[in-house]
Amino acid sequence: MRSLQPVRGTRDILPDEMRRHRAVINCARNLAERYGYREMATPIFESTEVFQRTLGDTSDIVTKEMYTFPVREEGDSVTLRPEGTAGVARAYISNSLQQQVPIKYFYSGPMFRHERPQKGRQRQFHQVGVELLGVAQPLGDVEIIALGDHILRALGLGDAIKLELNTLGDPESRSAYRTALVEYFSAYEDKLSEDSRGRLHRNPLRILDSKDENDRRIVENAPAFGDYLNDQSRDFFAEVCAGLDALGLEYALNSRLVRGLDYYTHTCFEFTTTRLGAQGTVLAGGRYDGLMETMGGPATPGIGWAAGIERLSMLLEGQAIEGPRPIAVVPAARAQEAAALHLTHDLRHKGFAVELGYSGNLGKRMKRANKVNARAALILGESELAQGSVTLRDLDTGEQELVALDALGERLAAFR
RNA sequence: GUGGGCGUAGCUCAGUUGGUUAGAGCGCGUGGUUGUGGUCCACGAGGUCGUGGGUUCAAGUCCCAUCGCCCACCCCA
Repeated sequence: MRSLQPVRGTRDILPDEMRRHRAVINCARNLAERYGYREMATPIFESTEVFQRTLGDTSDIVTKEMYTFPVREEGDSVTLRPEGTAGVARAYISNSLQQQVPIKYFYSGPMFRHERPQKGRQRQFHQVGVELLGVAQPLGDVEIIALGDHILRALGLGDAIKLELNTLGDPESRSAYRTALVEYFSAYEDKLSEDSRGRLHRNPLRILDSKDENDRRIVENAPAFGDYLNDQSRDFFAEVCAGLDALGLEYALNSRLVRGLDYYTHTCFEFTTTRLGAQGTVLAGGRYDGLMETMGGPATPGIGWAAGIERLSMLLEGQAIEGPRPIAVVPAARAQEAAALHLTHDLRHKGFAVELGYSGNLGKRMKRANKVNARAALILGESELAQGSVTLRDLDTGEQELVALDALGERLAAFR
């Protein structure tokens, strides 16, 4: 029986949910395209090194969350992608795309992380994402963030979400700050929570965001990132902020906003909501100027974000997303079934969504028409067909009329 | 990986201090209507009470184990 359950952390997406899912994807794809981001796709699994090298050996994803499998060729190992950027970066290098910079890509698809499932978190989940490669200017950051904001607003989530912004500086600033943090926190090592003691050498920036009450007291007097940013990093961030201001995009600076993946530099941001419990991040990303070199490719700046389709889809619950309303073709009796089949086929080829029941008398078929939310029913009876006509019934108003078959396409235009 | 909560019909749930054939609403099916849906009425199908063991004359109810789901931590979309 256990095998008849989906594997833990995975689930089926049935049509009602799939409709919301698709609304999210379509909205993101259409707007991304408007901003010049072209859709592409990478494989859902890659050589394990692709993720190991890019995400950082200490990141949670690499140390405990990857679905990794050995493959036949000795020593080879592949991993189901836990996120999208590494694959895009690999594709950039594999295809020698440095010639075509700046590159603007949109993608969507499943991602896999072996985590304990909870609200808004599955082991297979889906993301839409964009990447902008080869643009070192803050204008790129501004555009990327503006696109994310545009999509969330277009989905009707404008007042459900807020934007948080931070800078991680360039590698020089970041490592100077990191050193200062380690030095500061080391003095309190035995007072820190167990979690934070672990973070001290793995990712000290994380301690800043600890939820432990005692940690927070220690954090209060910790060195501030602002004091360790070099001029270049400070100027860069100021320009990003100025760009967002110019567009009227509201944001909250959050110096504790840290990314888990090693490849981020400079700008990082999250759009969050309070409506999803503990998993409030709905769209997040940042700049990753060092990533390409880390992977052994040509130095190329990059910035991008990814959004969780399930999380966005959950926020859309309650918003009715209507599917197309079909026209139901209803033969009155067996004798009219052949004519009904023929008419159905003809109307489908003319571009109408048409439902033809597979069995049942007229009453059954009308019930069925109602159930599939049909806009209208075309009733084919002996008397109608004798006149080369059908009965057209408007299922919202209940009004019906006789329509000649050769005028049907035109008459039906209103019901499309 | 750690902590907590919950498993009764397709769904949401009720089920008294353990006590006869385990219930409701919604949904589904059939009929009322052999050429007319939605509303209404009647009838009906559907449950190894998550699973296994134990206590007891008797277990949906108590005990143990196990599996699953949910929520939170960690971390993230």
